[in-house]
Amino acid sequence: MNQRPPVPERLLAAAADLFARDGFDAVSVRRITSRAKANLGAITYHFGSKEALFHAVIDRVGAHLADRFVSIAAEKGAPLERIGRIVTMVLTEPNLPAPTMILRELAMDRPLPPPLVQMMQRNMGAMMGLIREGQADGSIRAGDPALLAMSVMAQPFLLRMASRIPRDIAGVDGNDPSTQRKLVKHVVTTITRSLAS
Amino acid sequence: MNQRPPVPERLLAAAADLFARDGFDAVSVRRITSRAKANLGAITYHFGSKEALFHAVIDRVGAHLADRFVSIAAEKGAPLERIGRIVTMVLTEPNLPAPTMILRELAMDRPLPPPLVQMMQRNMGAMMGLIREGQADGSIRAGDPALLAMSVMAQPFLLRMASRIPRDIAGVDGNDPSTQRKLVKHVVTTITRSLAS
DNA sequence: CTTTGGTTCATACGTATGTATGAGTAGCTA
DNA sequence: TAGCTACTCATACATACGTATGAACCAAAG
Repeated sequence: MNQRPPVPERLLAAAADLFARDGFDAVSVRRITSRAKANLGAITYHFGSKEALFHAVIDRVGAHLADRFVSIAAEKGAPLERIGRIVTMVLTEPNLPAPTMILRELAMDRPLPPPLVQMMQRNMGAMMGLIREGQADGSIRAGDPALLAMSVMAQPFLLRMASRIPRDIAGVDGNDPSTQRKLVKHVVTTITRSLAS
Repeated sequence: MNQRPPVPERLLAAAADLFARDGFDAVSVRRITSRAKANLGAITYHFGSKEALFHAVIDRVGAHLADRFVSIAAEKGAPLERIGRIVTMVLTEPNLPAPTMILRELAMDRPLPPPLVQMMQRNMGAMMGLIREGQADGSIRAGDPALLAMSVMAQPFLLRMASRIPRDIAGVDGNDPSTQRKLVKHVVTTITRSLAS
């Protein structure tokens, strides 16, 4: 019959969901093990500590996001077009906790988890590569690729949380599909204009 | 002689500093009262609860940021120029915890504190007003002012935390004054290009 | 069948948490 | 001077926390 996933896998899934939503400090070990239907000691046994589990979660979701960045960057198309596809992916892909977790960790006054730094390195590497390629072919303006890359990512990372902003402030209902398309179009247009030569 | 500030004021200052750095969940009542040199019961007595103190802090820092937005928006100058000044202010003003606190609360899956919503309303109102003014005089391109305003604020809000990103990833040392000028110039240029008609 | 190693379990521990509370203090007013 | 109010204090409370630990279980190997 169908076996349920092993305990470490269930812990990772439960922790990913809870850490993504509420952050490291607000999520307890008991809450994770309860969600995973595992024993209280399972986290310490399999991962060593709550913090180690947190790092394993970031490694998992971070690798997923970085893989998406790198894979879209490797597709065919003009650099600006591929940048648009990455931005669209960040804005529209469901179950993508990494952007929110990055922002939250950046907003905390504590060392960045190493797996998060690794993810950022890959993301920035992919984005900077596209920017350099566009600068080489003349489609993207001159400028520091790292700064341009950070500017590019700022908007989708933050506007991905647009649904959190009351609609009378945001001007859009972030949960409505047609306004999500409008948001995507807006962000892609804005980024393209700021990069174009 | 010089009197020290009253207890509620000391609690607000201590809480503002600690909540700004570490967020609501990671800061304890005992840590705040210790920093404020006040009694453990002082928070409950003066504010009602830890959460009420948190809201008071957001109200305080949020009003400050909104006041800065509104006051720069009311200065003389072209709309794009004043937008540049607001962006520069966000990136360079020391002791400005509101942007980080906004991002952190947006990244949490819980209701936004009411004072934070009020602050965002004022900030967006000021920014959208400038954008509409620019659209009216032809200097800013057509587009939904709310979306344009959110795109404008995404970059400085996020890149204000550039010093948190390891310099081999960010390409700049966010703590170095000359690279801060470079960062400001980059962000203002990027935003201006994405808005210009 | 026995042994072994990995895993799960229930419980315990020391510490930490936010809030509550009665006592004491200080300043003000009639 | 007495009464009152606002404030501060020290302590208590119930609950929660992350981690540790020995016992029990299970599957595989010899």
